[in-house]
Amino acid sequence: MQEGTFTAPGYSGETARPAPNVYAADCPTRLLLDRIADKWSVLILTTLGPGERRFNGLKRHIDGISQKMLSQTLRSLERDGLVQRDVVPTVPVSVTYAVTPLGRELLDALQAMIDWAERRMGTVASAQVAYDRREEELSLIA
Amino acid sequence: MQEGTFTAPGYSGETARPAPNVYAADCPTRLLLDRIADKWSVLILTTLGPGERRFNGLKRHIDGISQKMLSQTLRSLERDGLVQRDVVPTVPVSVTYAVTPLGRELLDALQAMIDWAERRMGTVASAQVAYDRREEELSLIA
DNA sequence: TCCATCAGGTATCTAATAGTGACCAGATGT
DNA sequence: ACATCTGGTCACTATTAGATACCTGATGGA
Repeated sequence: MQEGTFTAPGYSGETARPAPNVYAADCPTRLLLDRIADKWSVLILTTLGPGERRFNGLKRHIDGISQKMLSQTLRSLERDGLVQRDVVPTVPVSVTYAVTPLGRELLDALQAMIDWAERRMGTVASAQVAYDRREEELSLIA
Repeated sequence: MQEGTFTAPGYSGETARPAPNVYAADCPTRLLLDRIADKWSVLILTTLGPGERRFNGLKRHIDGISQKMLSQTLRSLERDGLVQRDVVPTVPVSVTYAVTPLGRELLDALQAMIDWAERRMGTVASAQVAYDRREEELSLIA
């Protein structure tokens, strides 16, 4: 990191790294996946799709999520500008979460994937069964 | 996608087990997410989109993936019927991977999400910066 | 008054998962 | 004879997810 030393792009002494491409770590798709490719983000977004909800409402609706993961994931969705958090000074205080316009856009973009899941997860499940049966046969031979 | 029975915070019938709903663990979307919501599955699928590739070709293309995760994720995609593995008896043996018709369908369904990422990840990045700045201000007050 | 309960979380600890580096087989080039 | 290519696996560590306990602060009941 030497300041003031202009390093021309043509410098060829130290190019052990493969040339970066669109699948390098700074590819937009990759950055998105790093954010939302966990099992909770999409579920939270879709739960908030029909309308705002409160913390414990989300927790009750998304079966199996822990408070920690809900809190953590909501914070990260809020940071990404996909979800808005509002503190309503009732007593006890209530906190509502809602998708932002940006989050709504993403939700729309995810819809095709969700539809595919509803149509095809049965096929995937069958493929798994078939694969496991083949595996078992092979292990019996060996 | 509006099955969100908005039971207002009724403090009455709160029995021990909440009634199961579409966000329960056997919801198709949830099952899909359990499979492909990791950072590598989608990258492998999109890399295979244009045409089949060999193991080390995939590894070189997807910057930062480890052999273990590539092997493991390919196996799981194959099990799901999304990717086909073919062993070609050259020497040394080469193994090619290609998307199946089912995988192609999923890839098409994911396209809207990928397009959104390319359009909007800049916005998301800005939102993050703004959020972090607000957080820092709050921490200075406290 | 004391206890329990609600909301919306954090703190801590452990279990599961991802990543790292070494190693393997079989054939080939040098 | 030895390093190198292919496509992996195995053992070990670092990171992450999940379970559990607890917190604040008001409210309502015995």
